[in-house]
Amino acid sequence: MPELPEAETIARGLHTAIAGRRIRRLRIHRQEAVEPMSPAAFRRALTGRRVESVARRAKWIAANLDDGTRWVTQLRMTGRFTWNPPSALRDAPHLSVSLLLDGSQGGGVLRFYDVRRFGRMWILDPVAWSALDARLGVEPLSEEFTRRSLAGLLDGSRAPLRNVLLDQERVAGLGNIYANEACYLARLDPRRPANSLDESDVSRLHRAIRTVLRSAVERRGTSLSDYRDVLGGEGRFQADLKVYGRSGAVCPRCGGQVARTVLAGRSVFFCPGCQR
DNA sequence: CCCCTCACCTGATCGC
DNA sequence: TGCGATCAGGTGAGGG
Repeated sequence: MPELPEAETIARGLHTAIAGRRIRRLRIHRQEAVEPMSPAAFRRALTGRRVESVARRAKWIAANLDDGTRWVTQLRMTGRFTWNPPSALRDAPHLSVSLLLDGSQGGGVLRFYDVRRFGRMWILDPVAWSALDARLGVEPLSEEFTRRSLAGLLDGSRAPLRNVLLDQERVAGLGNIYANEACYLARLDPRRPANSLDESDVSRLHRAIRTVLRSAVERRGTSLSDYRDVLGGEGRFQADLKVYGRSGAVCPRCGGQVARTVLAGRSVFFCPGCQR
């Protein structure tokens, strides 16, 4: 589910909701959500901690705690946070973890739901966090992400461009929606070997990745089915999708027909008319 | 080392 | 209506 724009929206929402608050109690309803930690150890690590801030790295959400550790969440496909959800949601199925927080502005309840149960949480000390950070590739909205650095990342690979864009150790935060949309925007066939791009191709791709991600952050993500922000709101980027999930539709650029194929077990959407 | 396949889960949808 | 097949935004283990 969540790619960079969704994770960014959630991290910002969490920051607003819980930064400065202290975790008083938590319940772990599904123990696999915190594995390999035991529920008891996980509760011990979080109880009494103050959340200093919440940030995003790639698709990971990291709450920085007052003892220097980080409470880190990977949402995977269907993980979702809610802050003080309306009562109708409170007893919804698939509740994984719930936390009671308080602060000078009063308390609140944060819940983590996860239909498919792929989501995971960890408590990382600074060393473990650095190791994770080092493993992840460049942030595509940062200054370090340049045409030159992108060229270097693509150069080493003969794999299809779309697959390489999904590799979190190269560019961190793209998922299947935005990888496909970026290829479309750059007029590049997602099946092309990554190392076949020339300078002009790389330049267009670099710009396309940034444009599509910035725009999707601005729209608060793409809500196709499960994704919601921490207050239950939907994203709006689904209205801007040009190819993802639209096989058979008319290409808005050339009037061709959007095609779907499968690479590395995952759908690829593109317009054969104008992506080369 | 590179790259693909598969497993991990539940639920929605589609064709018969 | 029911039933099986297929698909879904991610990731990492394993193997060719």
